[in-house]
Amino acid sequence: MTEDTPRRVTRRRAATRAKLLQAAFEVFAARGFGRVSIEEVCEAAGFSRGAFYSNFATLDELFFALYQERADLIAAQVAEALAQDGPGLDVSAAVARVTDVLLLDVDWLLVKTDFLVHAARDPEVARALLDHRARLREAIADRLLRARGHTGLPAVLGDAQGAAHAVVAAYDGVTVQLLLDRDVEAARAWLGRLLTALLTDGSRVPA
Amino acid sequence: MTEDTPRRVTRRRAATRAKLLQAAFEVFAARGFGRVSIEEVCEAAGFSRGAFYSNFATLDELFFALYQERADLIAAQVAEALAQDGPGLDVSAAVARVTDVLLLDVDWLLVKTDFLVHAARDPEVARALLDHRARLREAIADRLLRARGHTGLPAVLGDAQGAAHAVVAAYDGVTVQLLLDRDVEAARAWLGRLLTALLTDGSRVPA
DNA sequence: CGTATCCGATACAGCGATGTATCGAAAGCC
DNA sequence: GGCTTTCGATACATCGCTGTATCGGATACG
Repeated sequence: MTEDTPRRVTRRRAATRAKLLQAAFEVFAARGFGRVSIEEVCEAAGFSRGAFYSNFATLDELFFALYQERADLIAAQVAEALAQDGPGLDVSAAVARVTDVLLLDVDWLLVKTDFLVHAARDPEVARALLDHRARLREAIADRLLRARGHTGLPAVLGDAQGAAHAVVAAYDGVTVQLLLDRDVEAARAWLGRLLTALLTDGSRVPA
Repeated sequence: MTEDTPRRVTRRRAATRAKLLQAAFEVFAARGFGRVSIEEVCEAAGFSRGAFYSNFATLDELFFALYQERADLIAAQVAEALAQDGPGLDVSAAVARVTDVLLLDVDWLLVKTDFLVHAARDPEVARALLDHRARLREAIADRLLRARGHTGLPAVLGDAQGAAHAVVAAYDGVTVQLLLDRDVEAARAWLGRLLTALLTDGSRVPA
């Protein structure tokens, strides 16, 4: 769909594209996608608008590329954090590591929420975001299945897929509060409590 | 802060202001705050820009007024739904009613999320939103305290305040998914399951 | 090292939105 | 009902951003 002519050269192009994406991330995080102009991104990247139009057709397209790039990166980090320990350990360790990855960068959360708002009004973009979320749930569900024997089995949420759904919902919910109060530590603590409440039997109180 | 001169007349003014707010709600829901111009709102309301500038100084100000109005309305509905039954009944009924109120109108969720994104970058607006959320949590916590004796006591989340915090997080988390898949029924079902999982002891499985 | 191709800077035309200043008309007040 | 005050429509000046077309310099390739 985007490959009409097989490009002959590349090198500068990749670098400027990367710089544009990086600059867009910064500007989007600081001012919000809705308030950012193409010129603003170009200026932050140290380029003129010619560079932009040579690499992207519209600001939406750049935003999409930016999200995809960063989201894939985060997904890889989460997968790594989930796979890090053996199949035997308790979920709490994995929860702690994943929490660290997911709530590390408030700027990313800002941009991600902008993207959510954007996707909510564009079915095609929404589909991409839903796919990404489905993959994330899949990874979580796999991890939960591996640990099911060793910890209190989830709850009334159904199977591992359902529990993964709940985990994502808790993450999203905590994110909202974090965006408002900017208290990363509190958010981490809350997410931890929510996840243990959701994933472990309510009767057992962790230290 | 907004009352510098004690206005002498009002009547038309109130009506046009209300029409502007209503039109803004529709346009914001359809296209997103970030993509809406003042002119667009005025056109949708059937007014010229003069009417707008006579009532608001900026689009941000209108957005703030719009949010405050609608949020107060929702808050009242939630409070009513919470107070509807006697102090004895199970939480599940109250949960169902509140869920109905909170997930009724997708357009409102769209606008509310736009407002979140907006507030996340403006400390003053963020404070207003945080205040509103705090009031909501308070109402929920009160209701939970009243029902505590009759249902399985919450969980590892701490006191009623903590449980209320968890309820709001679950609501926010479900909202995110709803904005993407637009499946209101699924969202209601999920919120119900999440809330029962969070608020009741995990050992008891509801029918 | 020469050449063909590509990339990004510059210039330009044009649009749409903003904010203000002014004016006619509606609404309150007596 | 006349008078005054207010409200919203109209007109205007302006600005910023967009998108395109063109051109010079950089880059790959033989």
